Amino acid sequence: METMAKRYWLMKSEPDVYSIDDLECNGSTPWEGVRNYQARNFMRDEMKVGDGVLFYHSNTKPPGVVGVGKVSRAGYPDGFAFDKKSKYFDPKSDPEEPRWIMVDVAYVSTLGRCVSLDEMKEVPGLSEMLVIRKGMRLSVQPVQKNEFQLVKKLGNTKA
DNA sequence: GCCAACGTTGGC
DNA sequence: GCCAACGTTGGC
Repeated sequence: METMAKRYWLMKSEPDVYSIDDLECNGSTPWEGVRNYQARNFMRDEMKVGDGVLFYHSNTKPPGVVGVGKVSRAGYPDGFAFDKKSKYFDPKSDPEEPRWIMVDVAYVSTLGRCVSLDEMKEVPGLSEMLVIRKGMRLSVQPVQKNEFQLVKKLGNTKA
């Protein structure tokens, strides 16, 4: 059986809601609450166990990549969509045919420093990254292997 | 806290 | 199937 090449992703989280420190503390977490179809499709169809994840803090100063994770469980139904008490409850998601999907993400490392959005915009090797595009608000997005490695390297090198 | 850029919803 | 209204995201 042919093994699928490892892929790389960037996943956004508001640190007030769930930070890289929370992930370190928990070891891994279900990535619940994604309610965007494009992001859902990535989690459902393309993310595999072992894929690399850039953990991005949004809605903070400065926004940027702060750590590394990996996919520890491939797509499965987001049960929070069925929980009336959850903020992620979606009455339109039928348990027989779940509308929303999540993956589990495990902690790998915290970068020595935040690689900010501003910095990513300036580094030539990262000019194709989706996250730096104006108006891009997808919370789960693919990144290239070289981008993943470069961000990681920058985050562990002095500014 | 503002608001531009998006995505979704629902009336028609 | 159009599109106005509405809700959300997320940088600033």
